[in-house]
Amino acid sequence: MPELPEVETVRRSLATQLIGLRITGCPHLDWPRTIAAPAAAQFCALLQDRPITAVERRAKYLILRLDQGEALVIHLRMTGQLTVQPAGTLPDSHTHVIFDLDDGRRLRFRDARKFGRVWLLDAPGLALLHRHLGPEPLDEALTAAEFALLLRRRKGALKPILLNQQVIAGLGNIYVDEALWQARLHPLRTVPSLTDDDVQQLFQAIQSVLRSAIEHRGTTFGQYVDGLGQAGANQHHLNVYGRQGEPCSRCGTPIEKLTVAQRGTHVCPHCQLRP
DNA sequence: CATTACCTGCAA
DNA sequence: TTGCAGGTAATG
Repeated sequence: MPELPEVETVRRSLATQLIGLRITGCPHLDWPRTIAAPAAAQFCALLQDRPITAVERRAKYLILRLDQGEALVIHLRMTGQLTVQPAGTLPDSHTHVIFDLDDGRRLRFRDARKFGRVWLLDAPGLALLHRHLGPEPLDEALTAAEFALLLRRRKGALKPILLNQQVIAGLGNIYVDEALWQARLHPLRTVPSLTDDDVQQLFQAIQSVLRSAIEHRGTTFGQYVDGLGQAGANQHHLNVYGRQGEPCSRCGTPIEKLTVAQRGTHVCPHCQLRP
């Protein structure tokens, strides 16, 4: 489901298509709840003839920069798809929003489970969004020492902490499991039980797992596609997620599935010792 | 920290 | 037919 690598892949594929175009309207909007702000009627009026000046990502949010400091912000949540479509594309089964573009094509938001959200934010709204999120794990400015400091402020189990977007932004269920396997840490290990080396290994694992997933253009395990409708390939490079019963690629022990933080959680019981 | 609500498709 | 999939906000 869309986590940082998937959203980054969508960002890259959309940036080449959208920058320099204008939004000329939104001819289709069912399920008004999809529009988180402002009210749906106002939302469409405000988007008339607005230029797309940049396509950015913050955590799992896509940010289409417009003019006047404003931006169209999209969160795909579980099953959202944001794709560029040829001229004349009609709404299909799960299309909730369509934006007309001034070259005749359309930007389409589909979302089977309707968890996804779209905002039109002004500069203060964008600032608020950034303030509610922890640092970007692949930001060059984030050092291992800073990661250690922010992690050490927490006392609980690793998995819920790493899923908390206010601690570090962009990880979801798949990449937390993958990073913990790579660092040989059990998801129930608590922060105070970690050595400095454990924390260092975890930081490196998070970065390498995310970088590798971006190189493979994201994990398609159901709905996820990039901005051109293409599936990713990272599902062929996972070590634990969805591999319960299969042998650990490091030691051959069957991968186990358990529940941690109300989420399906995948571990190698040999490499990741339960605390 | 944990739990529940939000939703639908699909596997068991 | 039930329950699971999981990102996030709201609630305990």
